Amino acid sequence: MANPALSRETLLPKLAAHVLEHGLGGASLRPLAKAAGTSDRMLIYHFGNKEQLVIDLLEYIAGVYSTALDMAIGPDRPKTRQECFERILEQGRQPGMQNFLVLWWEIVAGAARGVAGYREAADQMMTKQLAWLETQMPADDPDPAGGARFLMTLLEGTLMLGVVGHERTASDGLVAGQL
Amino acid sequence: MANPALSRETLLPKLAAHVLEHGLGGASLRPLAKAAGTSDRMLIYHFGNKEQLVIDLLEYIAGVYSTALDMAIGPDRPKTRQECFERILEQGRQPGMQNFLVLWWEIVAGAARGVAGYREAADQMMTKQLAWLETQMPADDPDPAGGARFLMTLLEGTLMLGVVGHERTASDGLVAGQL
DNA sequence: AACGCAATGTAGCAATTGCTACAAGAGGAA
DNA sequence: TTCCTCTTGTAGCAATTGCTACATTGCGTT
Repeated sequence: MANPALSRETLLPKLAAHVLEHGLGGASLRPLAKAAGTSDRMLIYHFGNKEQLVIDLLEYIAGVYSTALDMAIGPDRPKTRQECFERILEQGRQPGMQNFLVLWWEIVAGAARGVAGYREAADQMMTKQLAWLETQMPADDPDPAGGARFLMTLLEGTLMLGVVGHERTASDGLVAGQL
Repeated sequence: MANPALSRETLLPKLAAHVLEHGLGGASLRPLAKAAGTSDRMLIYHFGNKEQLVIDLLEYIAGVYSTALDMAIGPDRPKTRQECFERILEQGRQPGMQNFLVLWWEIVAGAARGVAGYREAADQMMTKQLAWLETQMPADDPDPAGGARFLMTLLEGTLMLGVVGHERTASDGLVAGQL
């Protein structure tokens, strides 16, 4: 091969970076190609068509998210469910996490509308996050599996409310719900 | 005026219907115009530009949602928070509600990305839903305001998990959380 | 009747979209 | 060498995008 430096595998990280920065729905071939240092012509060549490119890209991003979680195992366990919950929220506020969260809602929207690949990627990310959360539950939790699911539900609701400017609604609710 | 049958006010319901069916992000002027029985030329004439059209449309949709909630006051109050929660979930499963939910995630995604008008509309809808939920809390609830916020958070998390195929995660979590 | 203005149709434009046809270089296989 | 396949560049095409210029209609005012 002439230039193996530009295969799918080398392209995907750069494409992902561009998508994290500028969004997934509005991404078109030429800007994507420019960000990856190639041409639209080559993107089609490597991925077949744009739909497949998006599918592969989502799968790749889900994989990145997965390995990121693998490396994010905290050294110490939280004492309570509440502390666990707050730690994860705090983690979501990290600067590197913001782009990811914004993209996340785009993935959810695509999944809701049934766009190819979106639901699979979202499912994979949620499954992974759930498994990760189970490992992060308090050591003496009576029901880590169920508790993790409960926290997940609260967590996603809290994130959504935060996005639309209702972080207070969520935090006030948590107090009233005696999490 | 020559034809007052096609003003902003008469246009908006038809535009909203089209957007509920086909989505908001991918909506372009000509299909929108066709659905509303007019031309792209006239949409620009009435709304100035597309961005303003979307802003007005979101505001209108938020208003529709608001009045829909006003008319959805159940005759009897639920006995428990859990029953209240399940009723609302059930309501979200109504066929007419599905299109709305799909659009909702698009609005959330737009709000997260900072697109003009999205956050305002989402904020308005959440505020309204919260107020409505307060009126639907059990009559003997010790803290209706806080409880409503707690239920809202759980509700939105449950909806999101449902969208990505994790409805079981949410329902199992609710059991473990002794809602 | 003359005028003015709101409302609308017709054409079109420059940019962007995903994608393709064609050709060419480059490296390995025969 | 000759061929063949992988990879890439150059041009371009038909469709769609938001938007505009220009002309016309029709109604109310004067």
